[in-house]
Amino acid sequence: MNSSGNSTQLKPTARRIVEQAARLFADQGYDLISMRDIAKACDIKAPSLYHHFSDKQSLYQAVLQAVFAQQNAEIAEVFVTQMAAEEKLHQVILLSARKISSDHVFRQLLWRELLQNDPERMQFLAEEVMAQSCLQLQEILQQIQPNSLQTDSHFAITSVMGLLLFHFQLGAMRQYLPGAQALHQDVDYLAEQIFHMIKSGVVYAPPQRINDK
Amino acid sequence: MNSSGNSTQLKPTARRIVEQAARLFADQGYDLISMRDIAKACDIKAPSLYHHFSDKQSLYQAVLQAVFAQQNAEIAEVFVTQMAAEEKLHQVILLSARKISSDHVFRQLLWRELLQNDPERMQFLAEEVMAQSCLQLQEILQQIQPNSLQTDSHFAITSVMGLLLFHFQLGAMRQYLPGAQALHQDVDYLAEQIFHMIKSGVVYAPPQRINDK
DNA sequence: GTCTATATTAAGATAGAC
DNA sequence: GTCTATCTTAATATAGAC
Repeated sequence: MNSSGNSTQLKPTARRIVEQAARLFADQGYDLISMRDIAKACDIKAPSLYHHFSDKQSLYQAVLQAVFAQQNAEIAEVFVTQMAAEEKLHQVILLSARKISSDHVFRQLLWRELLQNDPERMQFLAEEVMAQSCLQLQEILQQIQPNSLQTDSHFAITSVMGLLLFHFQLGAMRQYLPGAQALHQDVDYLAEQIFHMIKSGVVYAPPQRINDK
Repeated sequence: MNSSGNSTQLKPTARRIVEQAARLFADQGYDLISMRDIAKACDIKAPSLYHHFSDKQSLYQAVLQAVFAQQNAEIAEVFVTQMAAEEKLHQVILLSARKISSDHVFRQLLWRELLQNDPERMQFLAEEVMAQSCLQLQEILQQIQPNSLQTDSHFAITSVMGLLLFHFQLGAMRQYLPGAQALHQDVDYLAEQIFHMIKSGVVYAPPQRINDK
């Protein structure tokens, strides 16, 4: 449930520092959080942090590593089962929705990274964090769609990411948008809706028609 | 094309300050931009800013007002035409895609606001910025879908927002994700794909089935 | 309206004792 | 490994001259 999971190969104190820092950075951002804030959350003084991390940037890097590492593990289980492809897609979206809606730290830090759009970190996120799930998702999608249609699987995959991330980042804005109801607070309902949209988008995709402005 | 449009009822100097501040805040964020940075961009000294705005927060508020005010105007034109509903949806998504992909300032500030998730500002964004387009979009969607199916229009609207925003915020990450091709850099192609996904999601939506975990 | 000079605060980081 | 004390820098903001 919590993202700052097994920060393996980190000493216990460093691990605690990273956990606290992750929470604070996710909530308020890199710039608003001072080394003193992090130290206070760990019940130590600021200079002690520098025994474990050379500077604030290094600590932030360690946070990203810890939070984003092995995100694939939980969801990967779905792929090895013997469900039909469509049901696999259903389960992957449901599990991802629960994960991303409950893991505030993961979601905020990802959103922040997309804001920064730093090329190196984007590459890290894409290849180390997302790639595995994406490739397996791609396989499922290609099983679902009839060969004749050949939809754009890159677009489908990124749309899954976008819908999952956006719907659970919408937060307080949702209630003020037209048609909002109580059921839109329900994670499983939103997952269901996302599943249907992706599925129909993949299954009923018309032949490509790029030039029809 | 640029977001910091008619900051009407602002004196010329204040208007220039807001424009420069908008660009800087969008790029680097509130905390990383100092009053000195803004002043330098305006070719004045920092204390002069305080003649126009009482403090940094007030200036930021003015920026949000200026950037987010009257976003609806451009897109609203589509709604009054005599196209078929489906073609209206197509055009709205295409124009919105072009707008949101080209207006870096608008997109970054919106992304930043969703990160902060401040209730008051979320209400402002939803009701003053988004509501008009959303209501008209809702009308189009209800014309498209067969009455018998009755899909969730709130979900459909927020999905349009999410897909538009996410696909153009993905930036440098996209190229590192599976299946990326050159055509995924093309705004009109992405708009086309988004249109198909929303349309099929609305048209082919199955009867609601909320309890089928 | 804009400037120079400055007050105030708080940040990142280091030195060196324990 | 953690601490106290401190250095250095840079931020917001104000006072008051022009």
